[in-house]
Amino acid sequence: MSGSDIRTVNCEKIIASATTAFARDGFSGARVQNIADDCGLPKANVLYYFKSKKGLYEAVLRNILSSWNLFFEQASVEDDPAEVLADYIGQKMRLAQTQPEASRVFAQEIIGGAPILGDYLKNNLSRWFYDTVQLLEDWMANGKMKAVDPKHLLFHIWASTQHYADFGAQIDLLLGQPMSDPEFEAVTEYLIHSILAGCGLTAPTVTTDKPNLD
Amino acid sequence: MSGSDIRTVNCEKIIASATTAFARDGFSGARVQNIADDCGLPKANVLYYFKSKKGLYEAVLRNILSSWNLFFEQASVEDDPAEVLADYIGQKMRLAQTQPEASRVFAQEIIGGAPILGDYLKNNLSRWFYDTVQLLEDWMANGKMKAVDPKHLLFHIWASTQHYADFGAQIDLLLGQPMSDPEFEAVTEYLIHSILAGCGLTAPTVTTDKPNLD
DNA sequence: ACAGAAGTTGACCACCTGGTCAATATATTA
DNA sequence: TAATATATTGACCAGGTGGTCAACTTCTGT
Repeated sequence: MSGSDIRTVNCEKIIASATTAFARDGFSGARVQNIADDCGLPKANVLYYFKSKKGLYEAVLRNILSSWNLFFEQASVEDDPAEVLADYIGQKMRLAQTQPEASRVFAQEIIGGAPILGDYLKNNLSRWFYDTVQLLEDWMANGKMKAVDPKHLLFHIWASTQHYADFGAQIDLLLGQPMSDPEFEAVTEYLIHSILAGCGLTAPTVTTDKPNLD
Repeated sequence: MSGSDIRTVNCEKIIASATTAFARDGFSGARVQNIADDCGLPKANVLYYFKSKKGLYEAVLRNILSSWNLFFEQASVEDDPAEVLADYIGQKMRLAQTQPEASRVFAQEIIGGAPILGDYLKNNLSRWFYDTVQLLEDWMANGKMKAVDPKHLLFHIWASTQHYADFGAQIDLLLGQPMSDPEFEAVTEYLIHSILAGCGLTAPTVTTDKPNLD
């Protein structure tokens, strides 16, 4: 095993444990010792790879953002807004289901005023946001969808999908049990239908996750 | 000033400062000294009224819940679902606008797994939740609205309204400025139209906040 | 096999935090 | 006014936390 491999492996283990800890306990509540124990390393070893707790936290955030590819990117005015929006909602719901911890870390960072992600929001996300707003406005100008405020349409999508990650504890308690995969799919369908109806769009018929299986 | 008054006044000052602190820094991140400074009291005095930091935190949560009257309560099958739902969405949006800090404290508690509010969710909120679900199902059975999953309709409303409190930092950054009152009203109208459209309902015409002004 | 780089680890510490306490002051009641 | 309850406050402390360090081991390239 090469020296750079062992670094990679350890860093990944640490970041995984740290993500869980930060999601559950927040930045201040999380304990470096706890994270170290969770991946079977001495605390000093964790601090060896990440210079400080804050450094580890920033690494966790970077890791989260890199896994959240900004979809929607390749869409153009020619495309069908119903399909693109439905696809986007589906992808966000899948993220909420498969990476709820990442979403929770992100949520707490924003609730706390985005002290570290502020720059990212201003630079990267903002660009994507206004590109997408422009695309939506073009669609509306072309009569392809009802004219609503595109910015708040995006907020609407973010809110209603991320809720299933961030407020999972509340949802599980009220439903009496964790949501099953079929229930997740049903909710996704509901959100797609509902949000698209709000834009005067009809949801495209359901397509399987694996598109071309010949 | 009576002895019980001075207690009331001080407790209110402390809870106000504590709400701000917990919303911004979370439970672990908030500092008792900080809260004390913020309301011009010595730290020992804060701990005199609230036995511990956790006790203060619980008081803040109780205060928040008591200010969140559970609306929807008085509605019956006879009522118009469009009006009741529109009203509820409007009330939730007003809460997000006027008490964002309360919403943020609540959100962090849920994200952290609701270690303290778990009981409240199971008892009080759960009852309200299932009563409301029943009401929605009755409306659907009577053909007064489209049949969708009532539980997730409620989640949808909670998510899309609370988002404007919890993620205010992100929204302000992306919009370039804090949302104005008219913009808040416009968003409320959009959400009402969109969510109601998802239930096959038409949003009632806007009524002023002060209904009967003769 | 050797040298240097990279990784491992227990011991240690300075600092901060929640919480206590005793002394004192102020308000309330009889 | 006397007596009792309530409130104020500075000083203090025990415990926990992030972070350092030096000694040691393992890995890697030559």
